[in-house]
Amino acid sequence: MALQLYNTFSGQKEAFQPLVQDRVRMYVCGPTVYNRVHIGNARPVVVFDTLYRLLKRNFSDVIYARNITDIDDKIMKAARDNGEEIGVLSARFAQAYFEDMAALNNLEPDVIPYATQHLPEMIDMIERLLEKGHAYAAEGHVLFAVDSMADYGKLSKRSLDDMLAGARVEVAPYKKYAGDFVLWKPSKEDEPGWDSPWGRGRPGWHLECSAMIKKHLGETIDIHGGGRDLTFPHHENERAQSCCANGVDFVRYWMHNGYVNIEGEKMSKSLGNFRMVNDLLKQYPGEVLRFALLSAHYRSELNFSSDLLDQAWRSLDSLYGALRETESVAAASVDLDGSAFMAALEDDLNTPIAISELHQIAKDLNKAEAGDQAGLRGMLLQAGEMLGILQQDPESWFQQARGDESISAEEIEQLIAERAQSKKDKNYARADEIREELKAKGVVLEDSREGTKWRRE
RNA sequence: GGCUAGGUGGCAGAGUGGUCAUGCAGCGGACUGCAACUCCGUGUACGCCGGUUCGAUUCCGACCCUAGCCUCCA
Repeated sequence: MALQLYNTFSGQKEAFQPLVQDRVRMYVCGPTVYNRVHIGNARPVVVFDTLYRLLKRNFSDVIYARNITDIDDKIMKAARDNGEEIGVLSARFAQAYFEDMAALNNLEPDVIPYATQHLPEMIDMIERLLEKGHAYAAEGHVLFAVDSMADYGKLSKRSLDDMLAGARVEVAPYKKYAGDFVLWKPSKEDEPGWDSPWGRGRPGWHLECSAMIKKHLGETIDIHGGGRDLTFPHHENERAQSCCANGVDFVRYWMHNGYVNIEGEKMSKSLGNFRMVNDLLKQYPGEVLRFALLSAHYRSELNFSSDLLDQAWRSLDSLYGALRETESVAAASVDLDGSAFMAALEDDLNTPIAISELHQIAKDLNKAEAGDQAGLRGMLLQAGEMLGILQQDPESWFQQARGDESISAEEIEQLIAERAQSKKDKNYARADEIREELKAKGVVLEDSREGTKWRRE
């Protein structure tokens, strides 16, 4: 089956057809680096990383760009509060972001553009918008005139009238129309700024993505992704800027992931109910976090809880269990084409179905005759790789620390040796005592003909 | 107030006009010195009320509820 993607713009699933055959250009909105990121910020990264893996498999020329917003009022504020240079602060949090995302097994995008490195491109775009009558300068600001664009609001499905009706914000005096948004704003002496035809200032938030997309991916790209909350105003405004400046279609497929919720409420920095990726990583392997994020369809909301993470962990245990049992078997290379697993992924990235197929493969592998193991093992590993999971050595997966480390691997091995001797001596009382002792410390023993294996739980 | 999603078994979470999601947990059994793993079996689930239909969780309408956007936000 060909790849189907849900397009926010049309409101339905569509067969994915890149603008140029075999060539895909994808852009995903990255973080504003003024803080550590929370698990909600990680969701689009994991979702679009999975899509990236799928695209790379199906198309020969794929370029994926994800930006870093390193100039923004929130960054300025954080720097001021810390008494830190803006550039130092943003570089620090950008680095932290890369580390967190790598811990979740995300591949690196092909291009990571920084806003501050694209000022000429942004200024150029503003000039084009002014020339074409889509923008106007007023009191040191440059604003985009939304009523100069016939189908403004089409992406987020709202009309100018609706927006005015619901407007809750005071309208700045220099705006001709309440919905107009800032392309350029003046900077005070002590604020960072760049020289421009409109005086020293800095760009509006939406502009950077438009400018960077044009520079790195072209005027028309195939996929633009991000969280649902970016649909309006961010993506609507990006679209307005790019379409009006370039005069061509901007994005062919708009994709938006649902929120990560806590207790049924959106997790967000402003609500203060977020869970930092960095903190979660102290308690859970990155792979568990990734699996949890993929356990729901990307467009649905995902309720985040310790229960969810425990279930994700156990599910991974069962998949890794099948791999551990067949560790001596060399995985055969198999073709995933036409598999139910691929069909699920190609159906608008239906990862819950894909995961259920993973369980089916693992189940088959557990039951397989020796001759069938290589193929099934290969299938499980390759399918896992598409989702960015199951690539660790199974033995180390089971032996990794879970929460607080209480007993070392050496001590465990020592007790297992003692238990083996006790069993040989038919001293089952001592053998069971050791089992209990280890269990109390979170270590489970599994006997088999080949000897005793252990895992932490 | 305007607009948009959504309400599925203990939990998570797909999907469908008419025998099955799947996983986790639970229960019974096989296996095991005991366990664990694994395997087999096991659940009157689809917000409420009407309508269409031979038949609706799935289609239509009303209602209730929840979340989100309209302001920085993945």
